[in-house]
Amino acid sequence: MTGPATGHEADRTGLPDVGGKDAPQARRPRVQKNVTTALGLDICSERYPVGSVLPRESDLCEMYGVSRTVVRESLKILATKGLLHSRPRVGTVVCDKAEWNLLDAQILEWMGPRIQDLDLLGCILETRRTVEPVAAEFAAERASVQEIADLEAAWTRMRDAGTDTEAFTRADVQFHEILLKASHNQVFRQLSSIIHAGLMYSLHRSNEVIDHRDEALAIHRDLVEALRLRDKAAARAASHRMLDTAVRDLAPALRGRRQDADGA
Amino acid sequence: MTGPATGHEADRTGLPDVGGKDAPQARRPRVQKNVTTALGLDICSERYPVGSVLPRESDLCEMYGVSRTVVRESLKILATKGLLHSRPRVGTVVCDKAEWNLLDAQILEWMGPRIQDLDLLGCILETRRTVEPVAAEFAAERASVQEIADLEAAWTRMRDAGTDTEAFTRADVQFHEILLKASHNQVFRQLSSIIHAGLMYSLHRSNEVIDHRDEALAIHRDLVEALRLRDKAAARAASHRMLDTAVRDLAPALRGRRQDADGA
DNA sequence: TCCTGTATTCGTCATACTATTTTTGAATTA
DNA sequence: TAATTCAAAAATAGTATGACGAATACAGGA
Repeated sequence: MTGPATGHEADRTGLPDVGGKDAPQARRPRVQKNVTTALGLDICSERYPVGSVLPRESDLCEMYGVSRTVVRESLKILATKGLLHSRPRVGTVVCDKAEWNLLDAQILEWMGPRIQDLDLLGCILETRRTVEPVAAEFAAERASVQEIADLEAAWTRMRDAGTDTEAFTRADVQFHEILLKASHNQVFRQLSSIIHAGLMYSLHRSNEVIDHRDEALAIHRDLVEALRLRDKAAARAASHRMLDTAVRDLAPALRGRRQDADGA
Repeated sequence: MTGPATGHEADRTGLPDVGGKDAPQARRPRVQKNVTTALGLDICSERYPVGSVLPRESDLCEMYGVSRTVVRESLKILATKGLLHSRPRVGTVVCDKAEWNLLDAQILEWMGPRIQDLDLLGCILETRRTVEPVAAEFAAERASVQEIADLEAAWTRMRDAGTDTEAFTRADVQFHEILLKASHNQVFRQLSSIIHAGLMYSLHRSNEVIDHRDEALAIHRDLVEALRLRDKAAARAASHRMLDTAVRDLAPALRGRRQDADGA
């Protein structure tokens, strides 16, 4: 009531956005989300390395200028994603990366370019080569007309992107996500997030070369055509060709994939 | 345990008052976890169908006899898993199943036998047929000696299970999880949970037939041998044979997989 | 060496207040 | 009168605060 905007001078520092400035309606939208994101970024960027202990909850409250409720719920979210593990007296520790939910879209976003660590880019490419041709085959016999239309729409957006590499890549990623959905296999669809992340960091570069774009356009069109004709073999073949170009374009980025065959 | 006890009036532990009987060491272990599990079960069992709104938080507090803190953090966990979505004034609604994180071990556990709905069993089998042979191939060239030893240990447990179908199935599932891990592909490893769930509900039946068990034992041994020899082709072949028997055994259970080609 | 007590930290509870959004209903207009 | 607009109200999740309980690592004594 009567908006006493003056109170709460609690300096909510640490958050990436707006500063103190007691501007007009300094509405604070989703404090929760901001804290979760800040902590998630700090963990994924190894600012809090694996095995390390986070500041205790009351300290985090001070650091971010929020209540313990918010901090705890944020920690709960991150724990659910496999990043953290809290225990009384010992504190909140960062889990081993093997427990991270790598298929979580937010984690992948927080990792950003670090996705190249951990062999993730290579793993994702292997996964695509394993799954996508099969998904294309399934889509050939199961895709709805609506889904095929959506695929074509994505293709059109690719074609019309012109010199906008960003837009081209976005449409390209959407194409692959629709394809996975059109496979009508729920497990495949769960892979959308990680393939999305992998594509975003690999397509962007290869799509900068105009020749590659034309080639990609042609192959994508072939795939849509194969789906329309319900031609499983052709769909699979088109997907294979697509991935061959991906392997070729990513070869330099994957230089020296490490073979950590030995136990740590 | 597995107490169905889906009753909402469940006898929560230790009400604030009337604490009359201080039971043995039953204390109250993990109130949080209990509430989360109860809500998760109620959602996965469609007691709260997709699109329905849950009771408001204060009501849930009464129903489970816990504080709002616990209820909220439980809801937060379930929301992170994609089951729920909360908004002020409107309440907490159950998300569409397409948003559920099907690779989450807990969700799969909560679904229990309902895993047969939604075509999940079929999807999992398709995923196995797509991924496992490739994983076996990768494992042939990347598995550590320790991992191969672990695989053999699992195989030994299968062999020595005798008439204990439960133990045999458990070892069988472990075998496949180790195999995925040995592929040294982090994305493949994330599929462990769902393959685990799929196997638990399919192997158990097929392993009841003694002939199938002997056959399975032989094929699993062949796979281990192939890994030891670093023979990719043989590993892939063994995996394929394994899955062929799985398809054969599951055929009756998958009767009439529905082809929902149309958009719902 | 083993045991016990203590300090620290997360886990839970309780209450109050804020923010957001749906709903309602009155005022306005065609 | 009927439809429209807009502002006030009601309801619910979101946040803040403070207190206490429970679990456990650690230190000190037997």
